[in-house]
Amino acid sequence: MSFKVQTNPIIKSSISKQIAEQLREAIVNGQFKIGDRLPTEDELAQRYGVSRPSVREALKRLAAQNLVRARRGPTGGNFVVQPSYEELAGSLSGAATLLIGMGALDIVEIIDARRILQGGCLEHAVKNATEANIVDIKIALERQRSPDISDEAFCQADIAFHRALVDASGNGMVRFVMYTIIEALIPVTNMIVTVVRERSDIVSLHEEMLLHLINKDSLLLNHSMNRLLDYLLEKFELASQS
Amino acid sequence: MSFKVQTNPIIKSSISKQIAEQLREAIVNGQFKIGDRLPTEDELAQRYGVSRPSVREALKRLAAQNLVRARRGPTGGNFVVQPSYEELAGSLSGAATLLIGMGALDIVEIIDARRILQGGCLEHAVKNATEANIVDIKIALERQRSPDISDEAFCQADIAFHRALVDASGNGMVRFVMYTIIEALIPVTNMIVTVVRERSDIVSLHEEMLLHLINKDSLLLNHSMNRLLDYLLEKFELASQS
DNA sequence: TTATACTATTTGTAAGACAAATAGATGTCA
DNA sequence: TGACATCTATTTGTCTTACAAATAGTATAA
Repeated sequence: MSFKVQTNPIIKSSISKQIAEQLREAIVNGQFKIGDRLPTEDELAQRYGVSRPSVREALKRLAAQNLVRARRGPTGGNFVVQPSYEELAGSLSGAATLLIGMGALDIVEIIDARRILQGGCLEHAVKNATEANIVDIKIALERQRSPDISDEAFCQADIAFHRALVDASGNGMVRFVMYTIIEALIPVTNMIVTVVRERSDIVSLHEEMLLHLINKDSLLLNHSMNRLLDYLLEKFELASQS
Repeated sequence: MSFKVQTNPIIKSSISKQIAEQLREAIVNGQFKIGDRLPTEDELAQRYGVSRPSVREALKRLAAQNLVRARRGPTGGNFVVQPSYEELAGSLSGAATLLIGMGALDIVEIIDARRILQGGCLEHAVKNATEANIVDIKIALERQRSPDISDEAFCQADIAFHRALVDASGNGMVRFVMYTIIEALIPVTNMIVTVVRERSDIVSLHEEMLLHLINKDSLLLNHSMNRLLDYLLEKFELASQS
């Protein structure tokens, strides 16, 4: 049953989708570089022979992927933006939270994933950590230690700590991927901090980890991290029962 | 000049973005379940007190994230779709290729990332691989072995092989993350297959890996995988010089 | 010189109309 | 009666036109 040959496979795709695809290609191929301004919406509409709303729908698609950003005014327009690790990881974790919300993934699985994947990451962090990385980690830890910061600030510092730790691995793709997992675990930390109201255990484990990193002992570092994950898991299950 | 005391601080975000966010929330929170039909565009426009184009721009944003899909006709509408690992990983590897194209990431780094992260993954695959997983791997391998398939088909089978391998880990989040890396490496395999025109080395290494998986020897499995990555790296650098 | 107001440009939003697709109802013919 | 074609209603897709909002540059006035 292979009539699949189909001379024209898919022309059914909507105009806005096609235009979005073409613009995306143009951006990826370097026809438009980062920071460049795309032609005005009117001009694009004219060039592609479609209406402005269609162009706008296409641009919204790209905006949803953090590929372009619009500014109004005479010097305004739609600009190609540099997608940062943070934003991309953010959209990744958005997808992850979606999977969680739909029951395709659960928190326990994510904690487990971190356990599974962190080994090599921490090993490399021990090998490649620069002074700057260590400083970043210390700063985040210092902020977590100060007793008078808000819950939100504490959680932000927590994220910063873990990000700095994977930054130390020195590999951009590892950062990208681990950021995603870190993002996906934010709700857990939030819940623990606001519901269980316990900070000191987390901080002391973090201190331990920093120490092991400085001593370049990846085994103990990994072990401390696993204890942190054990702790998170335990408290999370406790908190989600109530 | 501040009569603009502004009771409501920041509404600067565009309407379509806000609506997209609200709809997304509603979907994630389960107000709309998978397969559900959203209200018609007219109805949404009315409900939010905005125009239909604005609603449409919002829907396009969600469509770009593979969250909704539209169908025309009496039974048509905008439907919530189940985002699959493949699609999500695909859109994210799109992001990764973007980072590559912009020089923020390079192929070598991605190969390295795979090396770094695979250890725990393969260990778990050895532990948790089911019969079904093994069968999937065998099927993909068999397709790669047949000498008369096209280059594209070979590459597809290659992807299937590696996906099946990480599927064996049994952890959804690990799958999700590793899919992204696998996707990001597709251009490498493509280049090697079409430019270097060499298949047998890849196939024999895959066979080796399958054997180690069946024997539950994660050390050798990891070793074979590393040799495959060495091979990819070598050939890739060769091919990209020319 | 400084500050104000104006103007031109570009995106943001709105409203209305028609085209296209499509499922279900209706009608026609054997 | 049953099968097939046609009509119709509904919903998204696209176009057109218009105006609102933001904003950089310019001109103007004190």
